[in-house]
Amino acid sequence: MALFHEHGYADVTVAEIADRAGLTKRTFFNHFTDKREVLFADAEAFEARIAMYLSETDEQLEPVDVAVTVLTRGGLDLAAYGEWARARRDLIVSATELRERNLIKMSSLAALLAKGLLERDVPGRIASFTAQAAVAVFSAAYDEWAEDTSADFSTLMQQALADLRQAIAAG
Amino acid sequence: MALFHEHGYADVTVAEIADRAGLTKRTFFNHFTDKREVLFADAEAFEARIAMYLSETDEQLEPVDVAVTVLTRGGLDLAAYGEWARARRDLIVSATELRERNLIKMSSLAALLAKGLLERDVPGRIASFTAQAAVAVFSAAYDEWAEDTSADFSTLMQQALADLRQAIAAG
DNA sequence: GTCTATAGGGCGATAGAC
DNA sequence: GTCTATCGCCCTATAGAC
Repeated sequence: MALFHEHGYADVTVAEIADRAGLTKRTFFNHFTDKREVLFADAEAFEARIAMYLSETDEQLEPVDVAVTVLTRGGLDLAAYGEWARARRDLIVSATELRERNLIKMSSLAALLAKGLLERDVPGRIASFTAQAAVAVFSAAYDEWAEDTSADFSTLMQQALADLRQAIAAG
Repeated sequence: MALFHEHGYADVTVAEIADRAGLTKRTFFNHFTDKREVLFADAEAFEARIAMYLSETDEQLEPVDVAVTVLTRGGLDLAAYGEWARARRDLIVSATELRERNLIKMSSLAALLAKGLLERDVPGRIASFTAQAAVAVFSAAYDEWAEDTSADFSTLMQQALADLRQAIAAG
């Protein structure tokens, strides 16, 4: 993060990152498939927590509410990292390669949620749309939180969901 | 497309593509910033057409209907390429790098739609959600069309929109 | 068109942990 | 003795500078 902040993502080589960590380039690629992946190292742990929240969430809830509740809890976890999470986000926005990688991580997150909803007998098509909508709400809320890290993430999620509903309400 | 189909995306080098086209590697990179971009060469023209449809669409329509109408027209254009469009889609799904690139193109498409809605005085947040929702509907419809290229794209769009609405309807 | 840097990976050697 | 992490060396392909 220090290197990227100082020189910009593109102008830092993998060799430099490895050096700073007291390791070699070869070892870097043992841990990360990609240069980009170093910024998404904890994505796996995040998804694991989401899967856990998914299994813990009330059986009776509507599909959207399940997805939104789960992502709200996940977002609160991230928000706990405070300034670090914010800095990481700014970095991702600054480089197209990283925004691209972030999008596929969000898509994988949506797939995970959709799978969870499927297991609750939500029809496939609905499960997929519900998950995607919840992830869009999550991203919007997270962006807002990044602008003002003192905001309550839970509130941002509910407002974003209300806005999404308004956006696609039938005329 | 022939090369990719035969050996798979990863096992075709830029030099081979250039060779097949009777050009050099250097020339390839004059036309495409990236190896992936060769499969999205017409994305710019597609966005230009979308922008045109956007300006042609009825002023009175609800924001969602504007976005969906515009993407329906765009989808019909793509569907006209028939088997080629289908083959391209299968290829994109087969390689993570390409799915990633496709996601950022969809995100750019959503940004374009959101901008068009903004100009119609739709509030920013709503414009963004509307655009993202319409693009999600488009992607779902396009996936379905790829499964059965004889289906009517317009109908698929309307069904997908109905499903999305059902997915996030308030309990 | 040429020349060069960097990403990324294959393979095998080595060193420490249990 | 096995398991795991690091490393060294070498190579190819992408991408960009001049």
